[in-house]
Amino acid sequence: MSSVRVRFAPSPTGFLHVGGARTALFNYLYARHTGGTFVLRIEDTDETRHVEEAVQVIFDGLRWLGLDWDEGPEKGGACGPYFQSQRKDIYRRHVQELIERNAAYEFEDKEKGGTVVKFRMTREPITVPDLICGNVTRAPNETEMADPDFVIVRSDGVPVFHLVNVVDDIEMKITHVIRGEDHLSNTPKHIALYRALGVEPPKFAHIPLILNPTGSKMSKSDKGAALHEYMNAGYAPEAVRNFLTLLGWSPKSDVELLTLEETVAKFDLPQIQRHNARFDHEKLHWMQGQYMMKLAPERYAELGRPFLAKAGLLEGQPEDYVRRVLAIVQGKPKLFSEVPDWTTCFFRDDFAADPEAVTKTFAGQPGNFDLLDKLLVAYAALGEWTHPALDAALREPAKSLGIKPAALIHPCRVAVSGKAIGPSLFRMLEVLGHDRVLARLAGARERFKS
RNA sequence: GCCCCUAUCGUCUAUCGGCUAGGACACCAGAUUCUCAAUCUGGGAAGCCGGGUUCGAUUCCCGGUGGGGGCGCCA
Repeated sequence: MSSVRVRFAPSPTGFLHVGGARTALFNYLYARHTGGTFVLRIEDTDETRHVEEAVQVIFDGLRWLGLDWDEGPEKGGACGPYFQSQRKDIYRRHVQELIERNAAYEFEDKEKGGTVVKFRMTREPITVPDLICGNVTRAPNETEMADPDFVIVRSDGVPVFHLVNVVDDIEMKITHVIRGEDHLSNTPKHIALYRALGVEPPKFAHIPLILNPTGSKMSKSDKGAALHEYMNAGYAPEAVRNFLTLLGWSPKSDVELLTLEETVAKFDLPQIQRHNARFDHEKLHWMQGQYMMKLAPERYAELGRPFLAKAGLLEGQPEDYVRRVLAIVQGKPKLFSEVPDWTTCFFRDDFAADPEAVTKTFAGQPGNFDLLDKLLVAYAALGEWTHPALDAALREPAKSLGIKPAALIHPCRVAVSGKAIGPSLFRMLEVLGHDRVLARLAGARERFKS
């Protein structure tokens, strides 16, 4: 294991932002690429902020994306605890140290009331040596110049973000701070804090922000800003991870689809873009489609099953049958949430039929029922219930009737599935099985007559 | 207002100063098919503007403009 230590330090807001998820991903990738350590720390500055459910949202999101942390909550480590709400003594100690060194002082705010602790901030420009942006020299701006010192402990005794962030990074021996560019302007404050505490600052890498399609910072209220939206909508975590990987980072080649392993091997900080990137839902959707087709069948079943269970389609269904059903529909649904719609006819005989498909196929065309009767005869006599046999057994009567196979295929599809669209008909018939198919063919006239 | 980052097709991006500017998504047109998809082929589509540096700038420098972010007893 190398000496690299990175961290993801989200605040439990009950919500994992895609931008945060990508920050976590980049940290994870850098840790894995360098053989370093990925630390998770929860920035719940005080107990009132610590909501168990909100913390769980973060864990679920990270795990869903496959970003397992090496140190942190539920994992432990030598630098714990990993909840800021449990590190008050550590902050108090460092604040005390700053006061003793005369780098900070108590201040009574007459206007707002109460006593705070303020940090003596330099008025000199500070240069941030950033691994992505280069050397960024920042002088205090107008507002800061008026009162360079900033609050590090609020009047209620709770230390603020700048302080706890720096203290924790020191205590947790973080070597590389990889975070959103929105923190770049505040970094000089952090560097000043490191200096005052007599610690060499870590390396900084500020990554570009994710913008919404309109071009401003993706905010909580934007559609698709929360990771759980993708989880609930039935995206494959692989697809979301792949998409996020390419938002602001490039493998410097033409490949679009990368496995996590390939990404880990190629990932490095210099290939990170310097400009912000818009979130392109269309491209994510395309990528999702790619994974929906290419996922290994076992993985596809693993991801699809929860959605079937939620739709109440799984009770009493043999494991093997479920797998066969999922295997033939793979590639049709674009989202796992759509899987129940595509598979209900395999699990229930009272599946809903698409009225449009029924009308188009049978309304005013009673001859199609007659064709199904012919097909029923052929299939009833079929010895081997496999898709090649089913295929051949359909083409035979079609030929003798002098019609195109399609003229039999379409009515048959609607009769057995209630839909005009679906996977290869013969594979469907094969999986549905002899009894079900014959029963549906026999019952078609009654069920679909106009 | 001040400070910081940034700038290639609509979007994500490639280009170690030599470009007929490449790829992907989306879009359009064909091909293919048992439906829907998928797939295949082809097409349109970009270097923000102005100065430098250079034999030569999309690439380097400066300025402007555009976009984003920051300046809390939020994180």
